Amino acid sequence: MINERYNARESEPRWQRQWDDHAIFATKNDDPRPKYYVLEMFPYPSGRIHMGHVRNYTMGDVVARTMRARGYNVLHPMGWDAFGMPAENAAMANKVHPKSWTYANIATMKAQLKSMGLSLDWSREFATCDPGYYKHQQRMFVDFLAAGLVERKQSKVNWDPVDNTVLANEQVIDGRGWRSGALVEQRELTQWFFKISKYSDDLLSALDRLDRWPDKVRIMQRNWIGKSEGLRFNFGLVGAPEGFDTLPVFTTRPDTMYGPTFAAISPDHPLAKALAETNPQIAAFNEQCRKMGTSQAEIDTAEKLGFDTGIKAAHPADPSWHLPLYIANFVLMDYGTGAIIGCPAHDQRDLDFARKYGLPVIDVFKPLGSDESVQDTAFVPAKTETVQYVHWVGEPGVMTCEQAMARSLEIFERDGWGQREINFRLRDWGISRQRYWGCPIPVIHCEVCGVVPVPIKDLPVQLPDDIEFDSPGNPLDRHPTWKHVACPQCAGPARRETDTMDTFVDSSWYFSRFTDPWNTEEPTTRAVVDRMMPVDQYIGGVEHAILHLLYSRFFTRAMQATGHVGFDEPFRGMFTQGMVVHETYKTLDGTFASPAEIRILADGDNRQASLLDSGQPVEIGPIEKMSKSKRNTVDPDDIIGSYGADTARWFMLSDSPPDRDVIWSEDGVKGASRFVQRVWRLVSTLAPHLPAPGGKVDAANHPAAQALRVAAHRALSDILGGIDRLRFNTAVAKLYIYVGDLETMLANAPEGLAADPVLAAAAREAVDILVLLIAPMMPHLAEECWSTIGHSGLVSEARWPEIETGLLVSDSITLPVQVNGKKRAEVTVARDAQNPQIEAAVLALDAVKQALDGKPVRKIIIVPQRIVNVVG
RNA sequence: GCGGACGUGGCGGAAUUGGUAGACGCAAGGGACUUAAAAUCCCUCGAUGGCAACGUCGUGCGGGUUCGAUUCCCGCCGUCCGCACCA
Repeated sequence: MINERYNARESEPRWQRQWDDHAIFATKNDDPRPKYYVLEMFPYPSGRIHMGHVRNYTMGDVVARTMRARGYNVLHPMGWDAFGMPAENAAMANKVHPKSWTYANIATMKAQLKSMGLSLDWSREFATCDPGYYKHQQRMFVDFLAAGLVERKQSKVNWDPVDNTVLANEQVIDGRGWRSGALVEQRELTQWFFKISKYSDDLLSALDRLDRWPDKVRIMQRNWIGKSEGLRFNFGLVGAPEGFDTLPVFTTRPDTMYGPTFAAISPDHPLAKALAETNPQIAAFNEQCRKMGTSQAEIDTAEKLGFDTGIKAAHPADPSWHLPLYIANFVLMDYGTGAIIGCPAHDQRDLDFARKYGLPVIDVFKPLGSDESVQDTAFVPAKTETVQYVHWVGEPGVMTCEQAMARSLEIFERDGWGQREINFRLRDWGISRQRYWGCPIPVIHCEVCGVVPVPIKDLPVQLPDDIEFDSPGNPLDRHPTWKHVACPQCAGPARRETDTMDTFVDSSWYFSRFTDPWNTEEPTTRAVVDRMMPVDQYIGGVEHAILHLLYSRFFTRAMQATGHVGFDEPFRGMFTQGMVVHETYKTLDGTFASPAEIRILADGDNRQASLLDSGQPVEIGPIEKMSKSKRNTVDPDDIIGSYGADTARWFMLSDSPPDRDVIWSEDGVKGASRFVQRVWRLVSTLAPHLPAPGGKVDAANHPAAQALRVAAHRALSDILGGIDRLRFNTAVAKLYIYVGDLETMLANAPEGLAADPVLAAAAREAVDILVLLIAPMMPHLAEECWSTIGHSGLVSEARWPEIETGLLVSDSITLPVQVNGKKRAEVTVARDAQNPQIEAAVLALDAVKQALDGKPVRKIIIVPQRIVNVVG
């Protein structure tokens, strides 16, 4: 039979229709089988899907389809993280309404996702900007407020004084507003906060239970929460205004209490503010400090600035020891007490500050065996390193910093001028945003009653559609009528909160909502959410390793506290995938060219690029993350249109480990496409010669058939193992090997099967297994093959066979033999051979004798089933 | 600045987590089939010495632990990600 090439363009939509028609991916909440919840981070509807989405959703789909084939009731939903700034930017730039822009994008992207052949339950789809979704989010805000998990307090924002608007950190470029170019200032606003810090300890300790999370993510979260034990004490103040007799300070390094040469407070410290009222110089200095962005990186890298207040801080251990008190721009009001002791010898920031303002430096401890004093580099050893203490609370001595810190705490507590205190770096979560396209915060401000939550029966507080984007700022705030309402308590005149919620709130509970998105009354249905959650495997980018995951963990606890769910951890398994990167191309005039605009000619190892239309040469630049600005993106539609979804999916799984970046290349896609055809050729060649499905195989006395069965079950075991560990690239490699094995064993003589029923039965089993194994990765091709080899149902609904483990062990094994750690030979022994037998066999080898060169054997190390090392 | 990762042939990577370094794929070179091309198939492919058998070196750099280190420890160098209002 002459085989036609596999035509993905014709086949893929056909199978997608079949899946849709039979609704085979619609999950039933009352299915009695064990559940498995696979979720990929839902996309922001930016316009079109990109290759990062293709990679993310392919990985999730492989897991979903694999678990389905193993008999689980798989939940694999999809939705849209639909609120956010880009919609407002588009509204300003192109005069489109954020709502229509967003929903149009969703329609486009949904069609694109559908063309990928993902096994998604679309019946559960929602967008976070649907009032039917944010209604419940507002309800939970009200519940959290009642439960004491929400509060209002002052916090800082980036303020653009020209546009009169709040800027996001990413809108501040080199300290200036991105549109106006004005110097950005810090401004204090009263804002809403979720009290995530209430859960600091729990969020930290529960990380130990998340054993199916990457270690790096858990470490990052641990550091972010930043639990530290330290000393809290008071400086006595000399020369301070009334009411400021003492200054509370927290330090994590009590062992350096005898090394400070200054004290410093934040420009936002109450004392700094009080001083500013009477001292114009201090007011000006504080003002200058506020001309700085609010991001941590900026604060850390900015030049250290200080202002000597003239006030003296008296050391609690020796009140006659006076330190100058500064106001300093690098001291944060949010952490500890907003005041620090400056110990220049052992903190680089303090040292930079001391050098700049001519303050002394006192060495508290020195490296072992050294008498050198700190010069321009602070001495900051690991806390576990042993050093010699020369100037601290006790006698000079040799110990680790940890030991000295513990001892210092004891002494200071005993002497009664300080207490041990646990502090966390984690700050409360500020959720107020002065923007339109977000979930309205459901409270009403009444002059008489104060802050009143919107009654639950009045939810949702819906965004008005009639808004204007012709000037910067929050359109909700300047809407003529929307914010004016009657107070729910006294019915007097009142106004709505015009701030909306951080979009991280939207994405902090969508996974729970997916379990019953049809419930119009409540955010969740307890019986359902408690059974379908937690998410068994969550997959998304590393960039979300801290914030999104931490907020979701907090929000789930808050939902538990308010009775919306019965568990605290939302994600049992977590996986962070790498980015999709691509070469960049620079034209002669310095602009970037897109991959679609250029042609590459390869001459040996030399690659030359030129523009398609003009023939101008193009410089091939470094490989970078796909981005619009570098123009190195590849449109998934183009790839699916020319090669098919299966090829794109296969390529995304090949080669690179999923947690690392993958380089998109035209050659790589071609290789993937070749494999699609190779599988099709193999299966369609064999199809006419295979016996009917469902027969039994007994190949015990048939070496060729037995070899086939061994290959098939080994493939089943290896590939399943690869997918379970999410090592898709190795699973792909094993599939290449398996296809190669089948080609050698079967494809050369398919006619022979007719005369050999045992071999034919084994071949049927082996080909069935091949098709089942490729199905999670290339589902359309698999369906085409499955029907070609005579199955009536869909492979997407087929169960995987049990692995016959008996086929995986052989009677003899081959061990590498080393002499003094270098491989010199191999030896084949019975699987159950005892050590003396192995030693004898090894010492009899010529290569071993030669390598020993007459030296006596000192010992022989035998690692069972692994290796033999002869030490001479 | 702080925190987290990563670094192996021409390229992406594999190595059962301390046990044969380079599986599998891509690129390249040679050959078969073809009038030709495409497609497909076969062979070679870390460096170096040797006609060969085979030997030596080799996992970013420098040290260390071990019978044995890509894997563990210490110190460098380089690249990438996050830093609380991008999502």
